[in-house]
Formats: sequence, structure tokens, C-alpha cells
Amino acid sequence: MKQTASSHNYHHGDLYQSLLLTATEMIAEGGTESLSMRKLADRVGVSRTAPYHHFKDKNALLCAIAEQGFQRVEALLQEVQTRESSEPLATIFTQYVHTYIELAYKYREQYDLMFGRDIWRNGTPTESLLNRSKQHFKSWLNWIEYLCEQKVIQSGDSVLRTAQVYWATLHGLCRLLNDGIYTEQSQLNEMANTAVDMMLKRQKAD
Amino acid sequence: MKQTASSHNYHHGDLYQSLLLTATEMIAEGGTESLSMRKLADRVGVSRTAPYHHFKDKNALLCAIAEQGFQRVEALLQEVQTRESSEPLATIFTQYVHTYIELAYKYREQYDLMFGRDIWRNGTPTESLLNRSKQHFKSWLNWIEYLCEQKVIQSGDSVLRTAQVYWATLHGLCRLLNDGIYTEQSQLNEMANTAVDMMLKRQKAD
DNA sequence: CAATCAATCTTGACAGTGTCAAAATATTAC
DNA sequence: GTAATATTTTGACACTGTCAAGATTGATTG
Repeated sequence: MKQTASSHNYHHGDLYQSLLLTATEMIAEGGTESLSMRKLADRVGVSRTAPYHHFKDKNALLCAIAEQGFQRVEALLQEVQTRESSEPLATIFTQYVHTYIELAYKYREQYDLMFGRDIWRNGTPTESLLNRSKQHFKSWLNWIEYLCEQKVIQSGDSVLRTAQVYWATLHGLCRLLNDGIYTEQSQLNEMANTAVDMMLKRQKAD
Repeated sequence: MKQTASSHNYHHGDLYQSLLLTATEMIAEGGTESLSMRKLADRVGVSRTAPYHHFKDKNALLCAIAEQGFQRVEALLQEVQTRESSEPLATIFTQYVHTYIELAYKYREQYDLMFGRDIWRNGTPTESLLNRSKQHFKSWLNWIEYLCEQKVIQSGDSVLRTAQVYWATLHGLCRLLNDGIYTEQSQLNEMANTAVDMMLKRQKAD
């Protein structure tokens, strides 16, 4: 009973990709909680336990999705640095902050997953995810170092601490937005500007 | 079959308080996830559904616990303001930041609950919790306003935005710590200092 | 004191969850 | 074609939140 069309009889073909894609969709729709292995399997058209041959765990699946999120923010960071020739650094930094927040909001559920308890407290992050997240912070640190050298942003005693605090600020803003504590996005744009003002090196101070 | 001792035969006495207390303990031990209504009931020595006569929901129970957390931070904020006569404002502010972070770490699981998805996304915050959290931010805002007036901390265009961004920074730091992204507390003390430096009004700037 | 009522607690039940073990099926290698 | 391997399925288990109906108690009447 073989079908010439490459459709789903028994072996699905590329279940791995299908699972990853559909799971990402489901999370985008209703958050991590609305994603159950069983519903996912259903939606992909496969039995309950089939996913377990492609992902060891639900945790592993979540890590894979989070990893894609980190790829995205890393890509943004890289891309933004290529604009250096055409724009002043302060402008680029400002743009980055705004875009980061926009991304975190657009993919809010995935963002929550990336930094949330599901992975970092309940589950255990995959080696792969761990590497990618560390790598991303390293990229951020490098950029901040560069911006400090160029006297674009204000730095305290240690550049490392500065990078940490600035990222904490950025992350804090995103969480505020995502957790619905300040729901209005208009407010958040202003907040982002205030934050940027705080970070940028001032020309003069009275 | 009545017992003279006031112990648990059928009516427990003050189940409400017992539940609240035990649930808080369980959360402190293993986070929100390790708290199930059934295990809680077991531990208190009562049947599965008994808690439902004192808390409408698991959500309601969580909200009650979160509310206690807000009471604690509100108390800290109030207490800190009484020190004004004996210490300079900048010192008080610095102390507050450090204490806030310490509290958030000491009661990390409860802190996560206070600002986490469980309540603000999955569940729906109780009216009572909503009021208390709004009230607390108002207190914070008032204090920041005062500190701005006294030229103790740096302010951007809007005091409201400043209060929001500063709180976001503080909150971001706590999450970094609590989510185990920067596990070492020594680092966090330095980070707190860097953050405070960023907020305090500088005497001179070059 | 006895009887009623409301508060409180229990048992039973249902649908849902993650995931393990064993069996079934398809694909690939020889 | 047969054997080995990869993939999928069915069955099962322990766990979850919570609803409905019944049991037990303490308080409130007469």
C-alpha cells in the first residue's frame, strides 16, 4: 500500500522539522502552556509518542525552539553592526534597543521561553542552547566594549558590569511589556528612549 | 467520637491560614511547579478538594501568596523612607536597591510568582492582588519623584518614565539572578552598584 | 434539650498531562 | 528476498486541577 505522493502513510518524512515548526506556532499562539506533546502530535497528524524519537523530552523540544529565538536576536545584533559605515553609532545603538524590544514583543511567547523558568529552572538547558546563549551575551559584551571605547555610551568602572546592567535594563523592559504590566506599546517606546538616554554618553552635564 | 483536644478530626479549624502557610513553604522549597493542590492538601492532612472551599482556584491561592510578597516589598519601601533623618538620601537609595535584590533572591520563588506568567498570563490576577501591585508601584513612583526633586537621582524628561526604567533595571537584575543566568551573588552586588551609579546624580561629568 | 441549617470536609469521577515499554510497521543493507 | 534498523503505534501508569454529590460537624434556633 505504497503511495507515490510523498505524503504521510506511516513514516512522516521530516517529522523533526514539522514538529519544530508546529510547536513554534502553537507557542506563538498560546504560550508554552498551550503546547502539550499530545496536542502537538495530534496537530502534526502522528501518534502521541512519535515526537519522542526526535526529541528526548518536552524539555529538549522547548530548548530547540528557544535556540531559534537566540539565533534571531544574534542575527539582529550582527546585522546592526554592519550599518556602522552609514550611520552614527549612537543612532545605531538606539535603533538596536528599539528593534530588540519590538522583536521581544512580536515573538513574546518565544521570548518568555528563552529566558523563562520552563527551561532554566524546571528543565535543564540543552548543551547546545547553553552555548548559544552564552555566545550571544559574549557578542553583546563585545559590542558594548566597542561602544565604550568609542565614547558613545556611558560606562562605569567595569565594562562587563556595564554590559550586564544595560542588558538587565533592556530585559527588564521587555518583561514589563510581555508580562502585561505596562501594556501600552506607546509608553514602551518612550521608556526605551528614556533608557537609551540613560545609557548614552551625554555631551554636557550641569 | 469527639476528641477533647482541638486537633483535626473533621473540621480543621483554620484551614485557610494553614493552607496559605504550607503552600508558601512548598513554593519556597521547589517553586510554583512543585506545588500541587493535591500534595498541599496531603501535607496539611486534609482531602484533595478541601482547599477549594477556601480558595476558589489554584490561581486564587497563588494570588494570595503573591500578595504577601507585595506586602513585604511595600513594607521595605516604607521602612527605608523612615531612615531619612539619619542618613543621606543617596545612601538610603543604595541600601534600598541592595536590600530589594537580596529580598528577591531570598524569596526567589515567591518573587518569580509575583511577576511571573502563572498569575499574569495563564491565570488572572485577583482584584485584591491587582490593587496591591498597582499601589506598590505608586509608592515607588512617589519616592522616585521625591528623590528627583531632591536632586539625588538622575531624571530624564519624565519622572514617570524614569521610575519605570529604573524599576525595569532593578527587576531585570533580579531576574538575571533568579533565573540563574548570573549565578554568583558577588557579581550581583557589583552589578547593583553599577546600576546605582547609573541612576545617582553625578556631581561632575567630564 | 432537640431540630434545623449552614459551613466544612470527603469520596468518586472526568479529562488532561508527560513518558515508559512493548509491539507493529516501513525503510535500508546485504 | 531476508535480516537489520529506523520509525511509528498502542497500552499503560502516575500525576494534575476541579466539578458534583454525599457525609460530617458546629452553630442557631425553637
